[in-house]
Amino acid sequence: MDDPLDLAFAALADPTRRRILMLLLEDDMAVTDVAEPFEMSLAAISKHLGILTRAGLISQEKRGRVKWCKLEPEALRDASIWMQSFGQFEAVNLDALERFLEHEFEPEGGSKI
Amino acid sequence: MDDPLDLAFAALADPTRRRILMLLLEDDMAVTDVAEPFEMSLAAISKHLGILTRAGLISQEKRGRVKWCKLEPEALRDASIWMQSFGQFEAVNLDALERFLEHEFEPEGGSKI
DNA sequence: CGCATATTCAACCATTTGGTTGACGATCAT
DNA sequence: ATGATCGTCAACCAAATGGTTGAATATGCG
Repeated sequence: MDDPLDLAFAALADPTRRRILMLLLEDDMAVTDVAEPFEMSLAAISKHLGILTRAGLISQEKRGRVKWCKLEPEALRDASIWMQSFGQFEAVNLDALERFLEHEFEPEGGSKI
Repeated sequence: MDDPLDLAFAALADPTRRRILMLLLEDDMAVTDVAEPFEMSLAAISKHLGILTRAGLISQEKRGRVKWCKLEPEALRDASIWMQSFGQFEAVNLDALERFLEHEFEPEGGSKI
C-alpha cells in the first residue's frame, strides 16, 4: 500500500496529473499557475499536487506565500525501471535518452510569470 | 477516462496486479494457477485479470474450460514511452535494475511453479 | 493597519475500487 | 448421466478517489 510504485503508478493514472507533470516539464510553477489551464477548483489542483508530491513525482517548496512545484523524476525513473523488467520491448531509445539528458534542466525560454 | 494510459497506469498501480504480471512473465498461465499464490478469492483474481485485460496488459484465451492468460507488453511499452517523454531520468542503471527486481520478487520468497 | 493574494483545510457528496460470498454456466472425466 | 473442476456473475460492503464549497491561514502590499 505504501509501496512507492503503488503511489507513482496511481498518481500517473490520472490524466489531470499527467497534464500537470507535462506543464512542470517546461518550468517550475506556482500552484495557482498550475491550476490556471484547468477547469476545476484550485483546491482540486492542490489535492492533485499533494498526490504527486506524496508519490515523489514532484516537490513543493514554499517561498513567501507562493509554493513552487518542481518535477522530481526519481520516482518516475523507478517506475520506468520496473517496466523495463519486462524487457521485451527495448523501446528504450538511447539516442532520445541522450538528447534529453543533454538538455536536462535547461531553462528553455525562461520564466513564464 | 478511456485513455489507454489511464487504464495501463491504473492497472499497474495495484501490487497484486503487478505480481500477476510478474508471474505471467515466466509463462502463460490458467486463471486458477495465477490465483494460487494469492490469499484472496478466485473471483477477486478474476477481476484483477479483467482489469489487466481491459488495460491491454494481458490477453486471455479460452481453450476448453481453461482460460489462458498471456502477457501483452504493447500497452506497457506505451506507458514506458510516455515516461520517456520526461527523459530527465538517467539512463537505466542495470545494477539498479537488478537490485530493484530482487526487491520486488523477494518479499513472497516462495514458489514460482 | 487593512486588504488582496496564495494555498490549504474541513466537511460533504457521488463514484469507483477491491474485496467477499453464493449461485451459476461450461467443460471434462468416469 | 453424475460429479468435479474452471471461471464468471450478481449482490453486497467498506474504503478510497475526485470533485465541490466555504472557512481558515499565511504572506505581501499600500
